[in-house]
Amino acid sequence: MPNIVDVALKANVSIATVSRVVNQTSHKVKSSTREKVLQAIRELDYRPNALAKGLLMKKTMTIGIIIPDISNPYYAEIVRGIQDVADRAGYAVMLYNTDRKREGIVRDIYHLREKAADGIIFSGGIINGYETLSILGELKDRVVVIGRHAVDFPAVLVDNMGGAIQAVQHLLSLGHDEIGFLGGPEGSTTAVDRLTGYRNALAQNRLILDESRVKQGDWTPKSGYLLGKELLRNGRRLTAIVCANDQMAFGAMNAARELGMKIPDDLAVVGFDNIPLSSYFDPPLTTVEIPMYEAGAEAVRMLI
Amino acid sequence: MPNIVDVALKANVSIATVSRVVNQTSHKVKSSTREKVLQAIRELDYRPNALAKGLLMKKTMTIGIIIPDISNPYYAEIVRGIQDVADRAGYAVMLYNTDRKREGIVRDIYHLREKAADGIIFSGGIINGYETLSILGELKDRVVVIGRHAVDFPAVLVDNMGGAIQAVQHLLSLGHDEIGFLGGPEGSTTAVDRLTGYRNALAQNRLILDESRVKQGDWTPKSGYLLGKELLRNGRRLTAIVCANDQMAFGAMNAARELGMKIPDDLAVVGFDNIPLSSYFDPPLTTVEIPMYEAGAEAVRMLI
DNA sequence: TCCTCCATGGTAAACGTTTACATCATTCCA
DNA sequence: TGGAATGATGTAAACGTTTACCATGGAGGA
Repeated sequence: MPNIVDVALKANVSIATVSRVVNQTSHKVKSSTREKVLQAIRELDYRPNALAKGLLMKKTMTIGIIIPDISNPYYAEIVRGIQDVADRAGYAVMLYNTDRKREGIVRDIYHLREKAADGIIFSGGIINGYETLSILGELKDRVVVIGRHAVDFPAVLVDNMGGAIQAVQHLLSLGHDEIGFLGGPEGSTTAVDRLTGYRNALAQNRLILDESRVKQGDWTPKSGYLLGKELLRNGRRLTAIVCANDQMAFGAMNAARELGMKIPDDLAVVGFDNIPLSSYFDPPLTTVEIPMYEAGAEAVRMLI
Repeated sequence: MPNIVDVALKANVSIATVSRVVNQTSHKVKSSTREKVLQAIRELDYRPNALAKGLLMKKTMTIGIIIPDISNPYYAEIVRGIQDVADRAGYAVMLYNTDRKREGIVRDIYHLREKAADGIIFSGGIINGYETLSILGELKDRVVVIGRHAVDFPAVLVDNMGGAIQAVQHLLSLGHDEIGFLGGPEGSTTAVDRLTGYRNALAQNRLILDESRVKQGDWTPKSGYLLGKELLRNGRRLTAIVCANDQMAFGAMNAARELGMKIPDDLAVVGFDNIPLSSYFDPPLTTVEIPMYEAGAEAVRMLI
């Protein structure tokens, strides 16, 4: 791999001059020598080493993304949004999956610090732990979180509560008044906010909240299926379920079908997130759209 | 951010000694001084700078992934497989989306070279262009491709042809003999292989191949929907369709429903890839499983 | 009492950049 | 014609590591 010295030798100039033409600094370079240098660069197919540059400039043009799981379409969408904006701004992106494990999160943050990432975008999982906080605190103004977290980093917020209220209102307007809720795991602020929205919507409409109609899943279709069965089986005549994400909604729909219910005639299901394939289900899933792509994009803009 | 000099000062040793305890080299360090150093490291929360290390050692513990689109579940699955193995081996992962554009691919490869990535995993899109090849050629033994490409890099292959044959055989065994094919875009070797499998299976069973039953989509559900309509509308009485990926299968299923056909009674649909949600469709999509997670994992193993 | 050898730890070069400062030639004006 | 100002280029330090090589001091043998 040729380096700046090779170019300088070939063009008969100093490395400073090479650097100047590569970076088009304000410093003047005579156009004839500029040509010599460019020619040498072309012949050698020279590219500046980003490590050396990053070391010196303390800027690596790299941002890290820490998410629970890229194979979850919800996060894939966020990542795509991040990438598109980052790419256009010349930033590279390092990806980390945590599976929501704290050790993993801490390890990834350290890793990113070693690699001198210019910024970190964090979404999903919980970052309240003391250790996590103290590390992240040190990187204060280089971190953006997506979603509400119990810490005061710059954040891109999404209206989870409003979305849930909207979902319930929609069902009420269709005449449903026996509405169950299939929520997300404990500790997730997203789950909390969506549940709160559900509760508030019921309260606003002076409906009693029956706790046996609320179940706590873990975002997976499987949990949607299992808890869907529980909800539908235990004597209650639910006519509708709000699910805290689309995947659980798909599971719940399967459960309903297995119990012989027709959708949407016997049971209405509303999901959350509008992940890419949801409109291709039969019937198309009614879902609260959360603009994750945009959230990712916005997070990068905040960082830069 | 503390550096090795800060640690050395605090522990009253030289930077060489600090380096030695950090890296546990064969060089002996008295255990009392080792303790002093470790103490200093703890107090300062020191982490070695990976840029400096990478620059010197010519090894960055980083691999790059170049794929068309992370929000496509097929690639998300690959990436997850890559990450899990890479993580365990201490490698970080840089992600690039190309949207199958050649300029993008070239740019990304250069980017990765500048950043001194130790390896590149490439999947999807076309890398036959002269420019692409010459760049990649230089990185020869640091590249692994997933899927068949018209170049001789180390590759992780998947049996696309066999899968398609299997799909057709399955339909034949159910009594279908009017089977359409909804393929992928030109230039994709994956698409070519799957189509070849379809053709071969028909030939093996002495069935004539009617070219009007073969359409070329672009992997998206939307193309599946549009071409599905074409296939089903033009007078032919197809009883089954093999789709070259699951997303197009979902589109085709929607098209069939819109035309009043029941699935699977009036039309059988077989997909390809078994992406995560396919089993939650109604009815569950019959699909050829392609182990993308494993392919990603294997690619990393080959690289290391 | 030396000399040798080993255990331990330090010195400095190298990795590939950017840029402040120095150098040198040329031009321009008094 | 001399000096300053300007334009073009070069020199060297710095970024934070690893490691080959050297220095030191004490133990042990002759």
